[in-house]
Amino acid sequence: MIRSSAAARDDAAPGREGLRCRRCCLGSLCLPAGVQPAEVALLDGVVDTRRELAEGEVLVEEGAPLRALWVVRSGSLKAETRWGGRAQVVAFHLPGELAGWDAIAGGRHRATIRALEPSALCAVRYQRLMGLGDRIPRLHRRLLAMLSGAARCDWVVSAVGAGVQAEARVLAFLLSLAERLMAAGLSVDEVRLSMSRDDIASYLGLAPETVSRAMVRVGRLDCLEVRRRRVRFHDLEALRAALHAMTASRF
Amino acid sequence: MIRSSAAARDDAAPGREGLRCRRCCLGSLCLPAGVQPAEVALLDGVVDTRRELAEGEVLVEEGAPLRALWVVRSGSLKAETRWGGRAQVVAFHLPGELAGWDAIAGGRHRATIRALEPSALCAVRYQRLMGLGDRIPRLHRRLLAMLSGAARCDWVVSAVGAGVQAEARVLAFLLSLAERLMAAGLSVDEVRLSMSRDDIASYLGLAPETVSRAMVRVGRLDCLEVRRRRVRFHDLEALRAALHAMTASRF
DNA sequence: CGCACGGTTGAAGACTGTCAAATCTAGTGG
DNA sequence: CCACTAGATTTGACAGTCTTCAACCGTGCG
Repeated sequence: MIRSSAAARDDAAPGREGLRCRRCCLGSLCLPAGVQPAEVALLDGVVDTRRELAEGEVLVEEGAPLRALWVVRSGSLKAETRWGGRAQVVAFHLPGELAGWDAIAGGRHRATIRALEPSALCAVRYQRLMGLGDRIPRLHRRLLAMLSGAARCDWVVSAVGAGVQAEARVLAFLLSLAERLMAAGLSVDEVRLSMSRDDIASYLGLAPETVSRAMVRVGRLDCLEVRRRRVRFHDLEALRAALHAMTASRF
Repeated sequence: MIRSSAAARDDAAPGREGLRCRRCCLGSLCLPAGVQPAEVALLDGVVDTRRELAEGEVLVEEGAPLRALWVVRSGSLKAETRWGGRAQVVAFHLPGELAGWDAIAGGRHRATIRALEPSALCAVRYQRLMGLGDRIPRLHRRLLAMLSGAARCDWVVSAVGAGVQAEARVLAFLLSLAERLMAAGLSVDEVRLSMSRDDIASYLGLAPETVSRAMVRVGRLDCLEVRRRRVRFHDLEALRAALHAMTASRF
């Protein structure tokens, strides 16, 4: 997602014998949060920290049975479902976020998850995680919280969907992106979007050309700079205000 | 939601001393699913089955601290967030569905939940539920599944958002509604929409007039009948096919 | 029976989608 | 190291859909 900040994540990269949860810098964002240190060690038993994907590589196919959940350690993913003949992007997964949770309800994945760039993730074996959770209730609680958070972030986009201009949707998307990156402890000074205009368009329900135009117009704001896939966030608060003003005007 | 079918749910109505989980017909859809019968009795201790709302009554205000989750026993609710000055509907809650889960992540509700019609629900005290879940791990698991399912159903609408006509979105909305009602064991022969055109418009990101027009056009299909707030689903399979054809044509 | 609200219908204008072509970038190979 | 190529992004023009603003119904309620 971010070049410069990728370096800042290096301590999360797997060592030659795999990364241990307790030493992972994602700790407070991930499953271990709120779990006793002694218990975190047990997590290592259910987590495979060495899963890496190349750009475009498929993590899991739609319809596949639920075997694992994943936490993005670095990089980014997209989840898409097939509707008719066309693929529809339903979610992006950024560092620190949970992927694959849509399968918990029905036992099968409802979307194909694919890497948008070279990515590293932790695979959490579902059955074992549940088993461990039965013994460490806080783990279940933590998973619930992560799920709630992941699902809620989908509302952010839809919350700006009401007949509002494409510009507002794109702005909301960028803002959400920035906030999620910051939540992961990453810098947003110089962001390189890992998703194509097509992906964004699909996700937002717009035509790629419209996204492109909106990006250009939005980039004219003082608090934001957009040049192709490079985005610089200068002032998030001003950005929020701009979005707020955009949607509020429609009364 | 449905007049005729409301009667079918009557056994779920609270008796004079409150309904017990083990005798509730929602059982297999609700928290007790997969939980041992003996343990279900414990659920009664954390559930207040007598919560009833009048039409328009607010269940919980945006920003309120998380104290309980709710399961819709009968009736229906809408969840809306304020964006600028305008309210934006982010979800509808139908019988058998979980409401309020958006607060699990941050400890505060992210949407105001309001009854669309006279409704009955079960309030599940969150702290106590967690405590009980710690002793009955399957309860936590069940909650995870419900959460996953609830969140995923939001994808259904967004999955048809990509530049597709308003007609397709409305159709997807109606279909999703029908499927969820059937999942709750309700009949969809004669449905009375509890939400206004404005609510639907807000939810789908369209203008109310556009929703109205789309409803009329969609009602011309053989498999569906729409007259104001009354909807008759004649053939769900044909409906699915119609939607499929509508979205697939746009390739 | 009349009122009030929600829903439907109509017309005009704005915005977005579509198709097509020009540009730019990044990656490749010389 | 530089030129080149393939793919992605941007730009332009036009048609179509959606939004907006109004007016009109029709139902449900007082």
